[in-house]
Amino acid sequence: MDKTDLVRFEAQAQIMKALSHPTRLFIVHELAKGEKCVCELTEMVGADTSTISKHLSIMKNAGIVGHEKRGTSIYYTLKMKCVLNFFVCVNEVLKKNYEAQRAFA
Amino acid sequence: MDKTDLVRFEAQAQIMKALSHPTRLFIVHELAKGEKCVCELTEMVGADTSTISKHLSIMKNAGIVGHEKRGTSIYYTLKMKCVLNFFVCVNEVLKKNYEAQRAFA
DNA sequence: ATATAATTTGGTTATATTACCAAACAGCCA
DNA sequence: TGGCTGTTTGGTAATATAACCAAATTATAT
Repeated sequence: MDKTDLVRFEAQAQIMKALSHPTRLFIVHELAKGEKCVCELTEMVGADTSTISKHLSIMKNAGIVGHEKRGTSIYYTLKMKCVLNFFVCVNEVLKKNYEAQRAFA
Repeated sequence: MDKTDLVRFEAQAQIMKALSHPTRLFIVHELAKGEKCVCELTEMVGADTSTISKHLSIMKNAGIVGHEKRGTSIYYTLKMKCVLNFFVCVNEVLKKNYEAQRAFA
């Protein structure tokens, strides 16, 4: 594996990693419906505000979400819309895995 | 976030996580070109055989790759073809991130 | 200017991931 | 059978993630 490829794969992995947590996936799904502030997401998830803030920070750094300040709150939006197509792909795999497991039960 | 959703997001996250490592992304890219045995991938990556074997095991359990024994080797293949479309999506984000960063330099 | 609400940052602890080495295992073939 | 090749498993140490609490920061609005 050459150096250039490694750098690219590391960059890709960082984005994938930013999408590899249940809470972050939930947030992505919610933002797909429309913008939300940290306080709304905190309420929905039921975790500490700082925890949610850190999750958002990870996704912001990865370029997955964007944020805009309005009034006293910061509203987050989904920038990486194409990720939604991928969930279809992931769900297909989950379905196949389920069926494969079922065949042995 | 309700219980059912949590279970689904956890399952999705596990698949994403299986795709969140540079070496595993490299392997996926190689398998996209055609099947490869563990020994070939080990050679290409330049890591310990056991390391590669574990990476493959993670992706096999996630349903991303499949394997077939032939002769003395085990050949791995890419089952989750739709992941390739997602790489296009990820690369778009990387490009945007790069441009955004460049605008400040 | 200050009080207030919203968000981020720092600290700590628990858990997960990853790499390598060494050893076990499997199965093909002389 | 017995040796070889290829692969997986177990152990260990280093690093990375993630959760919560507490404290700092920001800026809105009185």
